[in-house]
Amino acid sequence: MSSLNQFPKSRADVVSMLRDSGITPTHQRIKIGEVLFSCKQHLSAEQVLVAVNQEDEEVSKATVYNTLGVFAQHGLVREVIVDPSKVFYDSNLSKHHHLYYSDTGELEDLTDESVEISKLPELPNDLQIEDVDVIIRVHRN
Amino acid sequence: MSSLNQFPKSRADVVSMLRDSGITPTHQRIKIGEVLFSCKQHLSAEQVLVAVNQEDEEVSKATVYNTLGVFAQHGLVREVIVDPSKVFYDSNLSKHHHLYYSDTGELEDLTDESVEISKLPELPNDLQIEDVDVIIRVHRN
DNA sequence: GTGTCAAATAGACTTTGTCTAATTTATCTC
DNA sequence: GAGATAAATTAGACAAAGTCTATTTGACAC
Repeated sequence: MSSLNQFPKSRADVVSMLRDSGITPTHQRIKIGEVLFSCKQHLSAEQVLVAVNQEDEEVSKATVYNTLGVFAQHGLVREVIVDPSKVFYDSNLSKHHHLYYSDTGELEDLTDESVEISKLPELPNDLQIEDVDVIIRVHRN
Repeated sequence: MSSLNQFPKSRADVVSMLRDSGITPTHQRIKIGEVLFSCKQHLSAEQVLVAVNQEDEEVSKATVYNTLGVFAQHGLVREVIVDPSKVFYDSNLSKHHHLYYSDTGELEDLTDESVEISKLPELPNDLQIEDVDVIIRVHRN
């Protein structure tokens, strides 16, 4: 049984994920993967950078940005653009939507079942849909 | 008959809009309003800054950012957060959604009728919904 | 017109993210 | 395993969007 759909993922699972996606599993990418895939979460690049360098300085800023980009291109994380000041990287790959607290910048998942889109526009054939994002923006009273 | 729901708006209409919202109509705010409300469009702060200073340098960067924030707070424009590098200000106040071309950064409106959300989650009573954004992210083949 | 307080300003600053040129490392072949 | 090669990483300079501050300007009530 594969644990590739489980959280947290072991180091070996991260290596498998990367290989399966055709991504060379370097030390830095594995470390970043271990952080991201430890649980379903939303992390900014800055947060990943800090987490990855907790113990000892070992991954540069440029590599964190590059790696998050590579992971996103290969569908290992999803970029979530809700905060005007930074992008979040979401390790939850199941279909879902987002609840964003605009006063605090917190981001929460909404299950796919809690939102139902019953109609989408017809789009020209030359357009590829990448994502349909639903974001509920809220603030506390 | 008021032309407050029409585009483009006259200078006098912009002044009325501002007064109606309790916003002091200064030269700079009126100028910014004339640019924004000339038609239904999506402009970045940078684009507003350039447009407003076409003829003669008259509005500073700080004022453009402040003013767009004030307008957004009062519901005269809608902030659209789809592009990871900048926020768009949308002068189309009717209910609608967005189509975003992630390769070019273009943003298009989708009419409210073209998207139907048939179910939204129950949210705690202390949460105020500001907006429900639907963004279809596409790229050309 | 005068006084008061809000609004505008220049420009320094911050933060997020990108770029470049040089170095290191993963992997492939032998 | 050793050497070759292409890919990945790096430090640090850079860029762009947006914020902040201290000062000046201007709207408007009287």
